[in-house]
Amino acid sequence: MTRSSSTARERILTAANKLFYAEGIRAVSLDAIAAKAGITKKTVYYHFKSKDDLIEAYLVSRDQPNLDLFRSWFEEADGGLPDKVQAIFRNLAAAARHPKWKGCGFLRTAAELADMPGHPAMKVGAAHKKKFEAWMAAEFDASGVERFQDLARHVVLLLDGAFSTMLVHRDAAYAEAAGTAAKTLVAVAVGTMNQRA
Amino acid sequence: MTRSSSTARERILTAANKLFYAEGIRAVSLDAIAAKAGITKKTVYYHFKSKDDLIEAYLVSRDQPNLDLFRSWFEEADGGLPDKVQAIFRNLAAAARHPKWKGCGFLRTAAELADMPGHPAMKVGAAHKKKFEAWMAAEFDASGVERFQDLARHVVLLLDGAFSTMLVHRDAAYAEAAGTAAKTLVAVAVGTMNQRA
DNA sequence: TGAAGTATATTCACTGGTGAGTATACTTGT
DNA sequence: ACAAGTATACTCACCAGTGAATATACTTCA
Repeated sequence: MTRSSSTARERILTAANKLFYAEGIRAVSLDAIAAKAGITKKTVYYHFKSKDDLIEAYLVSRDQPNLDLFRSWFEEADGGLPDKVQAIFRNLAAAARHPKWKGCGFLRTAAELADMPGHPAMKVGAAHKKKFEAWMAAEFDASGVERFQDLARHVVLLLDGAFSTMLVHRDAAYAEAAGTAAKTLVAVAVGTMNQRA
Repeated sequence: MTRSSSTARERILTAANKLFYAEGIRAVSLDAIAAKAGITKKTVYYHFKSKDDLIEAYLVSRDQPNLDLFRSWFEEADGGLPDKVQAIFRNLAAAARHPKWKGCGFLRTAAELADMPGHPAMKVGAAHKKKFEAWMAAEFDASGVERFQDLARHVVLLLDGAFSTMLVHRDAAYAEAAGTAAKTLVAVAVGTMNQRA
């Protein structure tokens, strides 16, 4: 594996990331990706066996970075558990205000490939979302929340709801609202309910 | 407007509905829609000025029926406000168990057209979601809920979260979980909180 | 050490097929 | 006869994927 080989692969993946995220999976051709990467389409086919394969690699490449981002938002927040959960949504709202923000790449890919439930990219997307849910559950468990799994799922639902509604309305206020709902649910679960939510 | 004309238009719309919903917007060609409708593509172009126009008409045709369905799920449910809200989610979970279920057509279209925020279909989708939210808010207001608009938004977030997560995981349990979260939030807002959620 | 062989990486030019959209002509009811 | 509606047959652009050839670098053994 020479250095120039891995560089080309990375350039393809970088181009695929930008284009797939910005314009959608089926809207982007491998010609466009090759052009953006500054190579030929045949080279793309040398490194990836098909477009489907590249779609999968695109999501794989986003898995850990996305998870790390959520984790950092949570960990760097001040306050108790409800506040730290709310911080995830506040940061998401901020991210969504950037003009290039186009929702969650995993969710959008799932929406496009809804007719191919067995597609490898769908499995990567599902696994990614499960990891987020498992991480949330672990945090709640560590904080002694009784029904930590139920609570984690509720947070996940609000988060993906925020992604979806913000894509439809282009309004970050939905993520803020999801944050207050999540905060309320966490507070109820923790047993420190107060109506300030 | 002769009868045969409106019949052809309806057949096109029916075909577009099925194909766009089943396979996605960009994945379906007007050739495929014309074939399914049993007419030629030129006839499609006689009734709709472009594919974008047909996409818009597709969503317009789903607007009222979808709203009516949610409304009926809510109205036909027994129990108090929290239970009636939960009933929406229970019914959604049931619908999602059908093999041909592919999520929310509005959300999936928004995901596909995320790079075209000004697309007419996006406006139809946004208006549809706003109508749902407004209806929920009106119901909560009528029941004397104090922060009825916040609560409606929270329910919307959970509903769209349920749509999204079920598309990713193909698991109706997410809608059930969203239902219990919604029930909890409604119960908190109504002030009749009990921890059985 | 250096020539011959092999694996890796890349290009150009192409194919078979499909996409949105159209020019033109036919049909049918009034 | 004429206007609305439909069909045939087409254009031009694009798309996923490929064939053949080439360049580069890494062995291997005389």
